[in-house]
Amino acid sequence: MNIAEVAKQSGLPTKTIRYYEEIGLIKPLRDANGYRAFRGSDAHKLIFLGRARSLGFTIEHCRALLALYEDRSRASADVKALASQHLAQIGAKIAELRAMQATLGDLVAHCAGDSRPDCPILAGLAAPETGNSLPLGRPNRG
Amino acid sequence: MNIAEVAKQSGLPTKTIRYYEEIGLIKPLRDANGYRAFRGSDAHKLIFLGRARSLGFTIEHCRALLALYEDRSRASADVKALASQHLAQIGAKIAELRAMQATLGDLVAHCAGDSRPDCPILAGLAAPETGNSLPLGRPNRG
DNA sequence: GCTTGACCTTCTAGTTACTGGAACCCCTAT
DNA sequence: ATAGGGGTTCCAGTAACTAGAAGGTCAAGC
Repeated sequence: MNIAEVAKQSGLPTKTIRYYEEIGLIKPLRDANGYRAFRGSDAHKLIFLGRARSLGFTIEHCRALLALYEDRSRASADVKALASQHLAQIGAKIAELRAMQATLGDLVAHCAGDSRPDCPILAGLAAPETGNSLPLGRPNRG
Repeated sequence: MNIAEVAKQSGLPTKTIRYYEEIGLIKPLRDANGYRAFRGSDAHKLIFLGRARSLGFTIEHCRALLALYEDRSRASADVKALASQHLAQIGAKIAELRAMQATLGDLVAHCAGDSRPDCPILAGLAAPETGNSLPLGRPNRG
């Protein structure tokens, strides 16, 4: 099947599929005219990748998951370890976002939002309230 | 003051401070020897930026916030609109992560995690349970 | 005067996971 | 012959830094 068909089956854009080939996640065959020729197994892998990505796994984790998926002699412990690690990262990210949400929500709640210049949001950014201090410095981007 | 000093005061790495100058967020003076010469106002701005970034505002939003911060005739409504918009994005991101957490948590909970190959996690990625289907396709990255 | 070491400078390239666009080839139908 | 709707490659750009190389500056010590 051609790229448009496998894109439809997997729900992934053709650009993404070409990219996945470029980084070695899939290896479709080629027709004589140079067109990619996808087998059913390629479509399956792309669906798998799409789901793993939608759960937030990085490409490298997806690569590892795919390898485990194809390894009939895998130990489920290896899969679980990977997934648990990612689950922990999701939890950490949620906690981080909730902290932002709480702080920013407070600031927004106290802002009149009218035509006057006085603004607790800007004031909070310039110097956060005592006892409710924001961590100074680089935002966490893990 | 030199860059090391303002880095200490603001909690930002020197690399980040140079980057912020490059993109026009701050405009420190220069000494005769070419060294950046930061004023107190530069340090204040960097602290402001660090806090805004730690609340997850994008650089462009930070630029807008800084402009509002410096505009004595601003309307707090403008600030509030920006912050509310960002707050909504945080909420959406949390919801997205919680959905991932729920799905992946389920899969992990049902995986034995032993030396056997059978793995509900891989099975779920290959074909999610009926009635609990993952959205196919591109992960949300908004 | 010379060296050492801690500063500072600029510049280039790499990171993640794509996405957009240009330039061009292939195939079928009219 | 041409128009269209596929397909191909390659280059550049995104966000917000970060790492590293090559080199200038300054104060202290010998």
